[in-house]
Amino acid sequence: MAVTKALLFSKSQVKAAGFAKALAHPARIAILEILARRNTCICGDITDELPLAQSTVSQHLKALKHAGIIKGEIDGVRTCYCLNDENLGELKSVMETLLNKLSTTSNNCC
Amino acid sequence: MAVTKALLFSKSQVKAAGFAKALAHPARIAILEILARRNTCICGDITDELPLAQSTVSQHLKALKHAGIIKGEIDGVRTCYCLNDENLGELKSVMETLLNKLSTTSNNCC
DNA sequence: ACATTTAATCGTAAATTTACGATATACGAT
DNA sequence: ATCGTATATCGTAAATTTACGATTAAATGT
Repeated sequence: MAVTKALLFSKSQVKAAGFAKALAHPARIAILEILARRNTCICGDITDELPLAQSTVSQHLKALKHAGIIKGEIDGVRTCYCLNDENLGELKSVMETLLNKLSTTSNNCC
Repeated sequence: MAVTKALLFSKSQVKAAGFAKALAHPARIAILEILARRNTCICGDITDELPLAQSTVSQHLKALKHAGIIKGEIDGVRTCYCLNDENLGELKSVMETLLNKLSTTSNNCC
């Protein structure tokens, strides 16, 4: 049913999965890399660099914004997007916590 | 169309997105945490710990296996699952590379 | 041989994701 | 006031994901 029984998992599990979901598309990875590379960050420029329609890019931007990884600010006709440094720290720590949890144990049962 | 134009993105972008996708569900995060916590790792035990049907857990296990994050080995009637240490290193480095890329720049344009 | 157990797969349904074009909105320029 | 530009949203279609029960397959136990 594509229904995620979110209530049945821990907050940290839902949070980690949510962040991962935001990163789970090459276009969104590409967008984040573009934003990291640039000082000026305007949506139009992002669309120009991607092989996707403007409306599709807008959708991906919305997803990243919803996850808190980027922020967008209306600047006249344009919308200025950039990485959300505050939440980026959380993203990093959530992922690092998870990955460390996974690699501290030695798996020799298989 | 839910069609990812994978060819239009770089290998590293597709790889990072693929790993992220594997982590993009609380149940799969939970499974990884269970495997990390345990020495004995049997699918039945995993199903017992999750609020999901056996067939659904099996599906999630398949997704994690396909991404290379875990491996499963048939052991009599059971299947023994555990973390795939080799690929876990790659997962970690791919994610760290991405996250470092994102946090090295200072974003003061918004 | 037959029953039991474990886990994968099948069939199915509903929700979500991805993508696009078309449209709407909002601002700036003329 | 109108035009042009930039971006969000709408409508839509197809693919994918998530979930479950039922079935299958394979190994063990009796």
